[in-house]
Amino acid sequence: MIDQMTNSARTPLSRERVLLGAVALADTAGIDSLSMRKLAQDFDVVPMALYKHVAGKEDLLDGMVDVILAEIEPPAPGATWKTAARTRILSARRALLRHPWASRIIESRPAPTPAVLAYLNAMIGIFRDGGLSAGLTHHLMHTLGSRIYGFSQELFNATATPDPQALAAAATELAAHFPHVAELATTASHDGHSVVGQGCDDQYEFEFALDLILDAFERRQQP
Amino acid sequence: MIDQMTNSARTPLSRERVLLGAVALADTAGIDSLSMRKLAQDFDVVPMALYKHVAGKEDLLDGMVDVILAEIEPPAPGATWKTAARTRILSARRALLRHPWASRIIESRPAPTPAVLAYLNAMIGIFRDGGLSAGLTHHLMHTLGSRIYGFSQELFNATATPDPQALAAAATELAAHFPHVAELATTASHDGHSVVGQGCDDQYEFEFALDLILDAFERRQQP
DNA sequence: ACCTGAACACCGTTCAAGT
DNA sequence: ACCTGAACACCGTTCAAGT
Repeated sequence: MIDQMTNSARTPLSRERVLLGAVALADTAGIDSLSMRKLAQDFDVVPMALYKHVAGKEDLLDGMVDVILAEIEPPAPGATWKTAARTRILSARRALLRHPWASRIIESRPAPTPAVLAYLNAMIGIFRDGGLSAGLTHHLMHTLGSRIYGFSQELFNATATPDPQALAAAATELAAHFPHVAELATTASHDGHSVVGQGCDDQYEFEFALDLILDAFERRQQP
Repeated sequence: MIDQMTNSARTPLSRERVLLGAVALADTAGIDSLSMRKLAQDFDVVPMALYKHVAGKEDLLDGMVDVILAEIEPPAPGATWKTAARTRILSARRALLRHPWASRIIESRPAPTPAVLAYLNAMIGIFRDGGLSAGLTHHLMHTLGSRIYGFSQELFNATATPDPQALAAAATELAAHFPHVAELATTASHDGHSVVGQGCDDQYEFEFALDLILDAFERRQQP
């Protein structure tokens, strides 16, 4: 606490420090707790001081997305387009899992930043250099959707329900009214756990869908 | 205007009227303009009056999602699982296109409402009744992702840029720094228009990906 | 019992006043 | 030239006071 205060008093603010501070605040306190005012408080400055380094809240969010993108490892050289893309997308996924709020922010941005364009450009380049036509690459990008950024739409967002009794009650309720949902929730576990909403190995499912898509396009590449 | 006033003064508020009013407000003024205070103003009541019919803002948003789901046509009986799912998903897409804000709200909900569960249950039911195993159905649901609700993650959100001069400048800029992105933007048009960010027929792309996924699972069904 | 105004605890951002 | 406090125009929601 005191370290933070002296530290922030010593080194002057910069865009990078502001952005990293915002990412850290979102990581620890949650994205809903991220406000210009609270962020300023973290740096022991008045809210207006942030506007020297960041145009506003929107610019701050854009910058935070860029921080996340920077965590994605560059594509491995010398690999086939398929493994190059797969490796990079799984690296993006690891970055995203470190910052659970990031997918929501990426989705909400109204316009791509240069860093986002550079990332997409590199991803498209992998496919084009691998010999896929521009048209097929376009289809592939659309089919991958948010998977390009390392996530896919969650059918229900993860709700932490650690109370086993409430969980059991919810399972009974589910089975009574939505039997198909209940069946899927219980049969789908890959790790033995079969509890509602958690009996599903998201990583496995992500890779399953990713490979299915990449395989399908590989097949279409050479008819 | 006066009609609205007398109308709202006559008929008492109800949950349904509040939800439909919220959907209408989001449709016309945009989702960012939707606030409890503005919605109350539309009904010529004090903000607190809404809390009689809606638990709060979160409950309001949940209710709005339910309104959208209710617009999706029920599955056609007697069809194969593939066409039944395809038809229903494309109906969901039409509902979503009527309310451009809806995909963002659907994504943001922390927990599924009973109506959401019922929708997913019906969708799963189509696959299970069609003979797909529970495991394969689970994979399919994950692969479809947000497509189940009629949308897919936009790589860049649609930004209206009607100024053709600025558009041309942006295209040159894009080509210089992000050649792969520029190529895709220009070659991908299916309707002749080849302008940055708009040269892409989203409906075509949606159906392409949807069919690719459904075809792949049909192939896996009978090995 | 029902409704409601004022108030609370927040926002992002502007802007003029201070140094 | 730089920084900053107060202020503006909003939020969602609480709560006690009025009818």
